[in-house]
Amino acid sequence: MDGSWITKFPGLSRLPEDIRLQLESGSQVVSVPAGTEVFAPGQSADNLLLLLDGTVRVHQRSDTGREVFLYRVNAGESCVLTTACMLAFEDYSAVGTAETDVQAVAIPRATFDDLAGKSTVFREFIFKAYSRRITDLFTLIDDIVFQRMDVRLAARLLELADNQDTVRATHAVLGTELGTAREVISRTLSEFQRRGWIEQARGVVRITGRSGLERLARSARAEV
Amino acid sequence: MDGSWITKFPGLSRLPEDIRLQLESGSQVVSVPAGTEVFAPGQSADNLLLLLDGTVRVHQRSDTGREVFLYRVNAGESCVLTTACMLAFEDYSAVGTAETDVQAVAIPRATFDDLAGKSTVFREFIFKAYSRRITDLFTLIDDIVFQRMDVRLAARLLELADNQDTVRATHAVLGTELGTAREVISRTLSEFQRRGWIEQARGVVRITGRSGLERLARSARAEV
DNA sequence: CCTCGCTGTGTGACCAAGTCACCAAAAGAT
DNA sequence: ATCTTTTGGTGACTTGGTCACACAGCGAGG
Repeated sequence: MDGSWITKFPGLSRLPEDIRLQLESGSQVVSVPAGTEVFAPGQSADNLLLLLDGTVRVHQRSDTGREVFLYRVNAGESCVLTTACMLAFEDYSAVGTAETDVQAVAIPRATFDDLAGKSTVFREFIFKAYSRRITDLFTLIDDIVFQRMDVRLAARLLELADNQDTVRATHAVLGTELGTAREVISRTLSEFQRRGWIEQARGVVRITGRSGLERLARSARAEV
Repeated sequence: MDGSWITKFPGLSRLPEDIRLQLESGSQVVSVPAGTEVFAPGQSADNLLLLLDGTVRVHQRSDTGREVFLYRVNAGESCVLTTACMLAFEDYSAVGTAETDVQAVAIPRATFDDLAGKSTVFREFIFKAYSRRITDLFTLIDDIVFQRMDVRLAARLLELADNQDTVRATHAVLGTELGTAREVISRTLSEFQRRGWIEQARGVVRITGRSGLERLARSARAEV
């Protein structure tokens, strides 16, 4: 961690020198192995996490035992949920799971509150993180309510594809990502395969016809 | 506005005297007639609104022209969305419409930011409002994905009923409240009527068998 | 009073998607 | 090599959303 992790967060670059120092000394870089639950209902989070590396999957466990994927926190973003727990003492039903090995900055409650009082820039950073998440949730709701599954799946495949156009995920995983049943994923993928857009193997989807998927994924917006 | 509107907000009761005075003098009570759009995409909101009286319906206009109901802001709550717009300069796609005549306290940006810096209590109040909304959205998503329409409609009817067990809303309105089509509402209501739980008239639903609706509405949670 | 037109409601046909109950194939485990 | 677990495939069925259209209540104007 040469120099400062702060450079990874554009929103914090404008912090005055003294605040920046206080933030650095009052926080700690932590590593978390893949699969760990970073936060969960019942745990009062005492740290605000800013992700340096890796991804955290935020999902909600339903009463019925099933799960909805809510959003994904990437490097350079923060787990606002944790913030909310920290400041509001409210119980969230959301769970955060490290999808990969994760490096993050942990800002303890005291430091957080102190900085939130002192620095407008810091406050703005936090509020922006909040609004970002809220907007994400809005578009998620919009998608769930109005978007066809095939369109959503196409879009998600494109998002999840690595640089070799490969998605490593089982049908079941894709199902919970989109809040639908595995069977629906299986059928839709079969259809994609029939159209020559993808090839399938156990746990793997290879995109062979990117343009087709892209056209489908865009079709929703185009209708406007 | 005798005494102070601040008493309407429990979260603000612990404000120190000087901050409280500054909040009162630096803000303004405004009235808005029913039907006004309190905020909408594109309008940069310069005021944080705290509702004293009336309700504001927050919904999202989709690309496709349709609408999803997101949540309702009641007296004693705040339009956090506006806050987010204020602080994050992000464009929300959400719209807030006054459902009734509304009285609200408008806190201008400058006052807001000043107070957020000075007072921990005020900050906590704001963050709590945020988390409240986020949790609401979570349960909304959960409902949309996992809950049956009849259960959701039963619950909503009970919520919307006035003290004479009457809901004044057309099927179309109930449809957008629940993010579904009018036809689905019509069919479900027919079924409720058949079971003797409600009576219908143009634009009105009268609840005649509360217990039945309640049992249905609770059935979801009971399954756990 | 009648008619026009608007808004709200009812309905049937159809399609998309979620559920259930299985089965079969692939990968791991012993 | 066999057993077990995980993953994917399929058909039948239900729920919910879409479309097209019919019709009823009600106010405005002639």
